[in-house]
Amino acid sequence: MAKRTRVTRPKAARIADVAQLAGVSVATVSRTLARPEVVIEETRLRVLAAVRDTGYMPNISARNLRVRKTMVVLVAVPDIANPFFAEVLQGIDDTLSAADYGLIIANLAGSPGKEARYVDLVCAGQADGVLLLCGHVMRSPDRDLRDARVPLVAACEYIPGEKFPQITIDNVDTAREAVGHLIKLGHTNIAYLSGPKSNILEQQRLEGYRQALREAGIAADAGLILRGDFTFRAGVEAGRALLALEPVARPTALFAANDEMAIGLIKTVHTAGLQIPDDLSVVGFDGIAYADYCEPTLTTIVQPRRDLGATAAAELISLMTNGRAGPRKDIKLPATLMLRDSTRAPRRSPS
Amino acid sequence: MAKRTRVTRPKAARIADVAQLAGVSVATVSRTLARPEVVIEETRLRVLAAVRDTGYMPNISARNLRVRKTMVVLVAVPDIANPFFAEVLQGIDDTLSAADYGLIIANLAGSPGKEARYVDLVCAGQADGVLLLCGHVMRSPDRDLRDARVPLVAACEYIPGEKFPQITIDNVDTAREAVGHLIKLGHTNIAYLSGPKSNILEQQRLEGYRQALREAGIAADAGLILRGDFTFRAGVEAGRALLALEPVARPTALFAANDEMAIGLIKTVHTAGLQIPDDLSVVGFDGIAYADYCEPTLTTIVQPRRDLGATAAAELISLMTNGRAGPRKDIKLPATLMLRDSTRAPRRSPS
DNA sequence: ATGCCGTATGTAATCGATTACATCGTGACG
DNA sequence: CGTCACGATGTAATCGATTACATACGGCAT
Repeated sequence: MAKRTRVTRPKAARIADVAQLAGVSVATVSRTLARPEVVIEETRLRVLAAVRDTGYMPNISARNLRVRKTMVVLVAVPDIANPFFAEVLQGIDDTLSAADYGLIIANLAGSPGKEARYVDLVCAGQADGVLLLCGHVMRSPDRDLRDARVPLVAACEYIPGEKFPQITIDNVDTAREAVGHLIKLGHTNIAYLSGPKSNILEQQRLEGYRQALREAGIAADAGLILRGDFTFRAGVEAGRALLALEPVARPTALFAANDEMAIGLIKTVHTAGLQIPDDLSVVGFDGIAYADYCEPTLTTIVQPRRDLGATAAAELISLMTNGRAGPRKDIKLPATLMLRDSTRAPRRSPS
Repeated sequence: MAKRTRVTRPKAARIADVAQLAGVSVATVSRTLARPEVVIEETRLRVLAAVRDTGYMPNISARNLRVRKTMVVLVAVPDIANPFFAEVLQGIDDTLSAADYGLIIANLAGSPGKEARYVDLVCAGQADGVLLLCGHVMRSPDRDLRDARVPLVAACEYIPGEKFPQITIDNVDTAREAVGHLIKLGHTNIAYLSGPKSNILEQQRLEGYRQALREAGIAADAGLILRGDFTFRAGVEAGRALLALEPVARPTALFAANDEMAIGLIKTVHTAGLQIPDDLSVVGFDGIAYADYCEPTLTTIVQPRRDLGATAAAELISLMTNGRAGPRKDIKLPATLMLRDSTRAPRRSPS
């Protein structure tokens, strides 16, 4: 005599179950949930009660199939463990979830096969748009993100020759400012610790370094360019290289293409007895949280990380909703030089 | 005279398009892709050619709807910007993608409304399983993750009173080992820098601290317990508190409930002139990369971060495929004490 | 009284794939 | 020679929601 329909319910409730319980059609249930104002109060209350009683949740796959949208965007990140990207992601996440979009994070670090899987995912209609933080348009063996017919937006790393919007900072200009700061302090013997040659950010920051020297009438010295790859370890190696030089031959200042290398370098030369900033001034790039934690604190270019993410996300949302959006495609955000304890005028007078 | 069917194709190809082009039925196309061995070679080649020509990719929403699976798992992370979790995520990602599962990262940091949205997502059938790194079972206003009828697995933070598998380290035991190391060095005046009171990890590490003291016959002194909250800033505050004490009243060693606080504290007291480890030995907990970058390098408990993630992911996969899995539910992974430069025997003889 | 309009709701087509079941040959075996 | 089995493929039901269109009803104007 038990009410068997209620007692045994192994599976999740469907819209038809709600409709039956409320004594209305499925269309009415759907409308009640999507546009409550079009059903009269009495029905609405009956439906909502039935929704509560059944614990109904619309099946998202079914909805996506029908409306041909997913309300999801994919974000391609070179390495999620990199604190810089973690903060950009925060900005993206905030903006996207405020607009009721979900977020799939494609962490490209690790096995290279991942990239292809994510491309296929998007091509299979599992995302309405893609945010590229990774400096290139992703591809799978026989497909390309552009085949996916969804809007793309790039941020952080500029991708030359593409027609979608790109949200970046002006790396050339900002690097020039960083090196200009060292020059204003009186340094003329300024080294550069580079990123990987093929990386666009590296190329731009190097260009900024060169421009600053040129403007100050300082001759570029290829021997002052140390090769790195953006990792802490590369900073350590570069530090060792500096220590191996005769003290008089050492530069009095160094501009690192990112903070992690700067910190690795500082740590190494500091342990070996060099004083920072007295013996060597160091400027970094990025403004990661650790730049303010280390000893001494690091003078660096602070990128507007959250803002980069938020702006890129906003741009993508506008593309996804308006089809084609406004006229301006490339947006440059301001980055600022943050003066801290790792820079000072050179101790020995130059030359 | 142009072949209009090929020239104008604004939308993505559907399985019916492939079938038509190959001159077979949709069933055959589906079978060719899912179980190639059941169709004869000739048809298979025709179908595969048609797939290539059309650029066909199966629509995943449609498939998910039909097979009632998504091949996606949701991972709830307290804060993605925390490097500890970033590495756990790597382990999860590797294991999951090797098994062809996708991954949605639910970053709980930021607006509290997010948690609810993710719960609804799972209840709406958008994930086949959930990995909880966040120390609690997530809820939305009128739902709970347990209502979602998908397997759950917890990792990193133990959730008491739950029946799903939990992959953690033995925090009590490991904290005891860390403090035991200080005791073996000869310290008797050992402070503890805590996490937030309500956090389970904090409670367990505090318990380990107490056990170590008790076993060594050292009386616990409530004045030696400094309140923190796992942030760098809390470490700085605690450092200031130590500096405010009379030098003779200061502890000779300190155990911090995590690395970030330990590093904040070291930085503060070091800048004020205290020598680490000579004036104060410090042990941290977690083993984040920065523990090896800072000055001095930090003696700490290294958690098997990747392994925690990989093991939890493997357990979840087994639950998702076998329904109920093996008998063992709670797995403890070994964490190891990494000796570095922040600990040493006390300078002044104890007592 | 008739016809028309607007409002609330119901009916059924639709999204695109998977798959149970039906069909059609073909070869083997009694 | 008939039937049976099996292998390859086709037909159509199905997953669960959204929504265009149909219907029914009440009120209002003529």
